[in-house]
Amino acid sequence: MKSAEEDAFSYAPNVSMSLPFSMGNPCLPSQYHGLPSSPIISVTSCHQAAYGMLEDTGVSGYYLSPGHRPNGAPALESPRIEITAYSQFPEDEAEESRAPMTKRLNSVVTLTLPSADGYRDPSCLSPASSLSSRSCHSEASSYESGFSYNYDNSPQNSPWQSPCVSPKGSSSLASCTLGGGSPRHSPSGSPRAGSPCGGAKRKYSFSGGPYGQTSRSPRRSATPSPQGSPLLSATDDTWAPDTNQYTNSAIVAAINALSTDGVGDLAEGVPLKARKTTLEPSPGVSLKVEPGGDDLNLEETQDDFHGPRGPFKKENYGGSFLDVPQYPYSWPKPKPYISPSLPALDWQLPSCSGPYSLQIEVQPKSHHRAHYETEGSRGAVKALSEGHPVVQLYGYMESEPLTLQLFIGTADDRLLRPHAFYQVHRITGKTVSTASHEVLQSNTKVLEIPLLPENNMRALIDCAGILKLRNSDIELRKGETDIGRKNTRVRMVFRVHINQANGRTVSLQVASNPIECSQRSAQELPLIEKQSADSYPATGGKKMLLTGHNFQPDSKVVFVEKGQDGHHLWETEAKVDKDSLKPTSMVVEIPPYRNQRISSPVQVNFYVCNGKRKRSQYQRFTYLSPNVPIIKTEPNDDYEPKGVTALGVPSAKSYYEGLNAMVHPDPNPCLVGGYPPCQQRLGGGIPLSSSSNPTLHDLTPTTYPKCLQDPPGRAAVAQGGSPDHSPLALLPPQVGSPHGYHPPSLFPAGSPSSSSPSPASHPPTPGATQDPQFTAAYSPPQPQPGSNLTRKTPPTLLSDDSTSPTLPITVKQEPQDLDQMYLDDGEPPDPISTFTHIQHTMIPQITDTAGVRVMFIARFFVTAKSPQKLNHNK
DNA sequence: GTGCTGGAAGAACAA
DNA sequence: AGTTGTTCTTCCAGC
Repeated sequence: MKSAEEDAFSYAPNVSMSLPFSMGNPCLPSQYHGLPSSPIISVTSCHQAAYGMLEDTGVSGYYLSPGHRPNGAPALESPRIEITAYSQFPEDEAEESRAPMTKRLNSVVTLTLPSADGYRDPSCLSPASSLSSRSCHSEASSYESGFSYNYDNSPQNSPWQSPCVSPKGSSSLASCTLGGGSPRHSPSGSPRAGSPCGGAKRKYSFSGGPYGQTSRSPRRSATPSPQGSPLLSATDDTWAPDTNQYTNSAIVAAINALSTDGVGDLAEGVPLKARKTTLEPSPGVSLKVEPGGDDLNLEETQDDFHGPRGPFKKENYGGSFLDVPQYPYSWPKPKPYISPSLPALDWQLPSCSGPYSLQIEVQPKSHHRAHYETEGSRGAVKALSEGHPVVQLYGYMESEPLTLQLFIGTADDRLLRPHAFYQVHRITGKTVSTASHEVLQSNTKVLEIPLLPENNMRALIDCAGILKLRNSDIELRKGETDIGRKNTRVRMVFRVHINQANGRTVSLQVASNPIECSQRSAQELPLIEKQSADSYPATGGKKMLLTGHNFQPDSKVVFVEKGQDGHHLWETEAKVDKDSLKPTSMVVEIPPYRNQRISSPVQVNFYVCNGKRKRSQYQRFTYLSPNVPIIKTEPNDDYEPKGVTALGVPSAKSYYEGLNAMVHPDPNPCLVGGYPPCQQRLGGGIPLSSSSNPTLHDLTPTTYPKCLQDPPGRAAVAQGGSPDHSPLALLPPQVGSPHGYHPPSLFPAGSPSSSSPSPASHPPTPGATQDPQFTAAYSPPQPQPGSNLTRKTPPTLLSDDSTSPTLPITVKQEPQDLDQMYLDDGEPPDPISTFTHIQHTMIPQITDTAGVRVMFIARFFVTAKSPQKLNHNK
């Protein structure tokens, strides 16, 4: 077997792959959403043109618009790897979507099925809400601002949501309600109580779906379905609006939900029992229908409430900076608006654009024990030191309040996307000063928090907890490719959508540092929060300070270099200064690199190990060539917001961050457009780029706004970009993805760790997406049509040290991806067997130990995804 | 009584 | 197939 370490690395390769679009230019057009443009068109064009291939690659999910999801599943879901390509034409099904809500619902219900999707979202939502959530429901209903509703469509309100939500919601509902075996059925689902499902040892009772929960867990029983219903209702509501106005996106979504989730599909992917459940009279349905508070909310939402994005009533907020909005915070009604398609939650968005920059001023703690539906809330996520995370939007000078969205995203090496096993959980109470409310977007619970000018567009996130959904529930969902076991890291993802005068909407996103949500991990696994150095000459010898948690006297620091094929190229233990070792800090001596003659930066990883299965996540480290100027060798600078650092946020880039960086290497995409880098403009307060995923999605197909050349002028920002900046242009489409699919891998392929984002690679790449060189380097070997899967590494990449800064075509291997999830343990899941999808393997053809060159061949496998999840279905 | 926590038992998995 | 160590979920208890 592989050693734990090996396993851990194994996924590295995946990383690259997973990141379809490398780019990440923050300034990419995609952030701009032309409201006017028809969503459908935009979306379609975007996806097809730019992202069409993604599906094939399995990555597709990430970029697919909800409507395009192959599965019909909400875009969110798909982020994972899905091989199936669906040729759906929204238009075709548009009519269906138009069907009256009721009808749709019915349909959905009828379809029942088992949409895999259903499992996730619905369950998530409902469950979450249901339980802990009471929060969701109760809150929603109880708290003015708290109720969950779907946005109508005012752009500001969260137009996109409706589309996404509705569809999903519907589907989800269906699934949930129907039976889906929604995760939430927790009660039933719980192994103990449930009946066996799908051969899994655990029993999953789908009956009742989420709602069924009511009965199951004692605790829950206490707080029965009603809560669950809310969510559903919310969903319904969502639909309602759509019904009236079918936005393109909504339609698409609906279509997806209906068509995709259609019985046929579902049936296949879902365990019989699950299906059966669906069929059973679902409480869920009733719930939906229930007029309960939820419904009311829904109605209100539609009729009375305005999306959060709508102008807030300042009066309500008195606040001073960070002051908590006055309680009852009223959410303005949404303006009637046809939602343009806003970016799906799995879309990668920049953290800054033009004058705007969304930053996490105070990062959340690295550990937060999530609560199950069967448990009570475990409180809001706290900050590293004290208090809670703080998010601020810079560059926004308008007087109109905005809405900050928060959802729980993944923290693996792949593109940021909603986490299938975790949902944000709204926290209310005396200790919560920030108003918030929940909405469902594509089956993902999204917390909306007001961003008020009075508070300098700064928000204290003390209202967000994290709900854990049962792995079995989620994994049973059709289309779900991720496994929950050991997939316990998440990131808080914040988004803000800024309407421009020209009708476009600028969407920004920033993700927090990874948060370990399991009980055990938080207690035992070592965690590196900061490292005093990100790079150093190959000679090593320098002392590096590591700060974090759970460092023990016997802790070891291991540096590892892995090839793209996952093999260990080099591994060595660094010397730890035992005398200075503390639970939260330690000093290690950077070991000399195996090859002192490297000509280009070499990306490696290191981790702290407290024993078998107790390893920290990988941290990136770059060995520099003595001959190479240390320019930009340090990735951190590139993607780590100075501001953050200043704030006390750990400067060390975590492995994840690195990943992000990879995705979004260029912090200053704007430069291309003549815009000063956001950082510069901001004065270094830029959020971790890592968080922000670079991949931008331009909803407006034809126009690609780019970074405005104008200085921070907002107007400029709003303006469309030059064609040149079209996403394609900006992104290295070719890189690996023939079809417009942009692999995230901007990193040096060579680096063993290429799989993991390598700082080294980043440094050079920053901003680079647009960088001609970059582009050139990546210009892909032309993809062969049809062979999406086959990506070839650009020649350039091939040459030079594996670590060559330029390139990496990283292909992700599924298994490896999984590994990422397990960074802590270092034990990779069993990938292959378990997962399916497309495997992309980079195989080093030629390796010059001298560190010179490594040729890689990309090998792609498409494995049929087995409907069964390894873990549970076994 | 409601939340929020920490801890831990026992089932489910994995090696 | 049995054993052992992990991880996941659910429960409990205390504040």
